[in-house]
Amino acid sequence: MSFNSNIPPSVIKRMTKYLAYVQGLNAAGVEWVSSSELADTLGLTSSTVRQDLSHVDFSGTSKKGYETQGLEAELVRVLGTDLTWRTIVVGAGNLGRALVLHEDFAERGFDICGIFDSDKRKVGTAVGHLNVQNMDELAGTIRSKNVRIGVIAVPASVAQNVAHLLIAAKIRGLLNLALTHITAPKSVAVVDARIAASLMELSYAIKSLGTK
Amino acid sequence: MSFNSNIPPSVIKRMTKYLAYVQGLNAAGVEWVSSSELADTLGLTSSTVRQDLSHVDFSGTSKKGYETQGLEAELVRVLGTDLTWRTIVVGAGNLGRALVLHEDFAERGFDICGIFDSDKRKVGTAVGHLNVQNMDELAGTIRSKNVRIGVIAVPASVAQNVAHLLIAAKIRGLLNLALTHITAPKSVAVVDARIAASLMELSYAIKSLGTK
DNA sequence: TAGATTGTTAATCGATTAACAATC
DNA sequence: TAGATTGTTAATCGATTAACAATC
Repeated sequence: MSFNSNIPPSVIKRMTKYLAYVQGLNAAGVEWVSSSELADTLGLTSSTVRQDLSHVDFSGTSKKGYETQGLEAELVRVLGTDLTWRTIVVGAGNLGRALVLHEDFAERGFDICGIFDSDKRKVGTAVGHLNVQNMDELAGTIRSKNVRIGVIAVPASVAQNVAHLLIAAKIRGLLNLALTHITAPKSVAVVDARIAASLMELSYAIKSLGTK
Repeated sequence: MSFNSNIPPSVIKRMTKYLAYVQGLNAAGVEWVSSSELADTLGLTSSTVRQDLSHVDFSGTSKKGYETQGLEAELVRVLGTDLTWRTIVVGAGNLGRALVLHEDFAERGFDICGIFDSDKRKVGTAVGHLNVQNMDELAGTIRSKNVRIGVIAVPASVAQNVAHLLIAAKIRGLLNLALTHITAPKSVAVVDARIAASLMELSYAIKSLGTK
């Protein structure tokens, strides 16, 4: 079997959860984890867990389950967080600045090395160890620093325009935080993390729970 | 047919996109939109769009498509953003403070009326029009202000504990921003918006695009 | 050994797409 | 009228679950 080529997005989403949980076990010194323990903690079936982990080049052991250190290392490798991903944030509003200041990302290989805004009053102001840069410098920075990920943290009305600029500058992937759909060629990966949309999913879910 | 009872999550996610796009059309004065226009802009098939919209109590018109004002109103109603959802944020770190300061949410009916932190040095400091409150006041505030949504913006290590507190105080739904899985009883809705997990999905997607 | 757990195949379930009659 | 578009049924596709032989 050829491993981890084209794992479905649904499986990749769950792998981020397996990884988070296994990292916790490892930190606590736990050496083994079974598919049923993973399933119970994450609200899945053990079948799904074993099916998912079959995409990965790491085998469990009969009677014991999966060795946590090895599994963590393999999940990290598959997801690519063993690499350094140069990342820039476009939009120095509250959300954009918060991402730059958040430590979680750097710890996982996402090196935020630039923040940009079109507002002249924001350009030059400090955000952590960075200074807000002018949009003119976007393309040059992407090239010179070999930036592969762009985070779109601008209002919905300008999100697609920002995406065009990033794509023209040969970005490889976009994280879209704006409450709008972003179109990109197949060669550029797009992942949505639209918080306002998540809140709407939540309001629907609460309403339908009440109906039952 | 009984409308909008138990619409699948995949459909609800797309509805947030239909809504965002239709709001844009309305703001621009466009009166009609077809399933194929929606499909093309959002990267779907027109079949999916029509199938999705059949869950909603609003009909299109032959030859013309869907009337944008009526569709917007119905999507807003189904998703529940015509209601006011009292919301609190737990965690006054960069991300938590950014959410309080973000205007998008209030515009969509999510009224953030409290922010909490266990760090005594943060308690009392101002975040926009709010002051950071002590965790002691969490349950009381949820009850007195009829808060239904809790946003978890704390480190992964304490996220589940915070969830327990919110659930004990009879919260109805949780938006989880922490990079860990959160367990809740079936009566409490949970939606994940784990940004670090989204970045990992992106790094995997970029890697597999490169492989092709 | 007996029993627990994996890895994998086959069955089920649900979501997406295709097709087309009905409609304006 | 002719043509475009919906709404819905049926077909396809993919993801989840069940089952169980293989393993330690």
